Amino acid sequence: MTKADTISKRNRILNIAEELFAQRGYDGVTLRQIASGANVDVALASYHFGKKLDLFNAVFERRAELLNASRLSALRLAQDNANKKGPSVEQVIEAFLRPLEIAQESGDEGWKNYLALIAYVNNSPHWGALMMSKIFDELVNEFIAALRKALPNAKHEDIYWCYHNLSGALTLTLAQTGRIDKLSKGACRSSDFRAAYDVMIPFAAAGFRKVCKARKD
Amino acid sequence: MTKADTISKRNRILNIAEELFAQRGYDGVTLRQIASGANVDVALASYHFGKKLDLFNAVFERRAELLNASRLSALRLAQDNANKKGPSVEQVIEAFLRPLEIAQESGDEGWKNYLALIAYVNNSPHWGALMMSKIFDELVNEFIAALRKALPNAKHEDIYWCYHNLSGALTLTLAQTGRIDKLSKGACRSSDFRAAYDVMIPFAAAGFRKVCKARKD
DNA sequence: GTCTATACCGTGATAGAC
DNA sequence: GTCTATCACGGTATAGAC
Repeated sequence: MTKADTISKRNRILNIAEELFAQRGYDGVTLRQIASGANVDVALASYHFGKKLDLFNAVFERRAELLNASRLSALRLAQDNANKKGPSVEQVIEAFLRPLEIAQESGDEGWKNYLALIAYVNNSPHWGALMMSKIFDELVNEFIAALRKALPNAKHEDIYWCYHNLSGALTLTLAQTGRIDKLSKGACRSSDFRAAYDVMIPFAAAGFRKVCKARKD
Repeated sequence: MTKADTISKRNRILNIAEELFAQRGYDGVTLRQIASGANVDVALASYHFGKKLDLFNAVFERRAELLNASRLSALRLAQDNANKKGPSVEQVIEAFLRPLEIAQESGDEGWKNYLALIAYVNNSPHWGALMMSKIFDELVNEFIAALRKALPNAKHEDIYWCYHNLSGALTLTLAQTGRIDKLSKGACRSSDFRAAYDVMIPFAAAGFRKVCKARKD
């Protein structure tokens, strides 16, 4: 057994766990399904990761740093290119969303599964608040600050509610449920993140502007 | 055992199942938890509803008709009060969202749980497309048609993508994850549907207008 | 250190006795 | 309508192979 094989088994577990958890949620997946999907023994997941919940967390955290770094650098780039008033709402939202196209462009299915997993967690009353905050709050607060700067007249809570709307639209996109495909009879495809963001950016930007313009109390 | 007791046990099962499924998802709940929560024997759920999946469907369908009727009548009212150009985007979205405040105003926790269950289903790659379409497509198509009428220059797909954004924002709201509470340090509350819609309606309306104005190909 | 085989024991859904 | 029994499947610990 070479080192390469070892890494590959560990990663195969993470990959298949990512896919299955994204599809069926934490409770909908068994360690045996994961093991069989990765072509390894049932006990190997426990050996590498400990309890089922630890594996779930490992999957959730694996790509988090990379994703956060990618979004943050997009934001920094927009800030560097802006004048001292800072980037526009559109530019901030663009920096928030476009890095997620990595899933589509890299052709790496793993990223798509990971993003669907985020959607599962973010929309879950059970996991949502805690897991999301732990991993994403620092980054999200950066974006909130940038949005506040772009909308200086915004009422304090309105920024959060608007962000919530954006986050919801994004979450449903990442979940890739196929619903829009059915509803639109094929005119739109769940898998087409780029098309989704092409609409979501002007949609959300207009929403932010409308709600946050001159409503300060 | 009187008839009233029977009805009440059946309903207790539905109520607790609704709450637990909404919280933890289909696989995160056992029939034993449901039975113990309803203070009935383990087998009673099977007696009344058949398999676990049948119970899940029964819960999902129980309030659907009432909800659909309530939203449709809100739409019809807006249409009756409008001139022949039909209701505005805001009015259509208002009719889509406001009936959901029933959960808050009636004080009926059951409705809140039911709406959270819809959020779970709508965001799930596994259940999403099929279950949602079966129950809600007819109604949603009415709203899509009204939106298209209010935005006559809209590109065909854009209406669907904009609706998708609205649906996502709504879904995250219904899920009531508590995330916005944490993020805003208490300034916004997940449980406050009215506040959510007060922002969501102008937010989404502005988004629709921006994206769907003069973009027809 | 990496991995497999296996066994444990609790819990699951559900059928059938009452 | 209710209670019990069944039996497959769940997570996980352990022993030892490589």
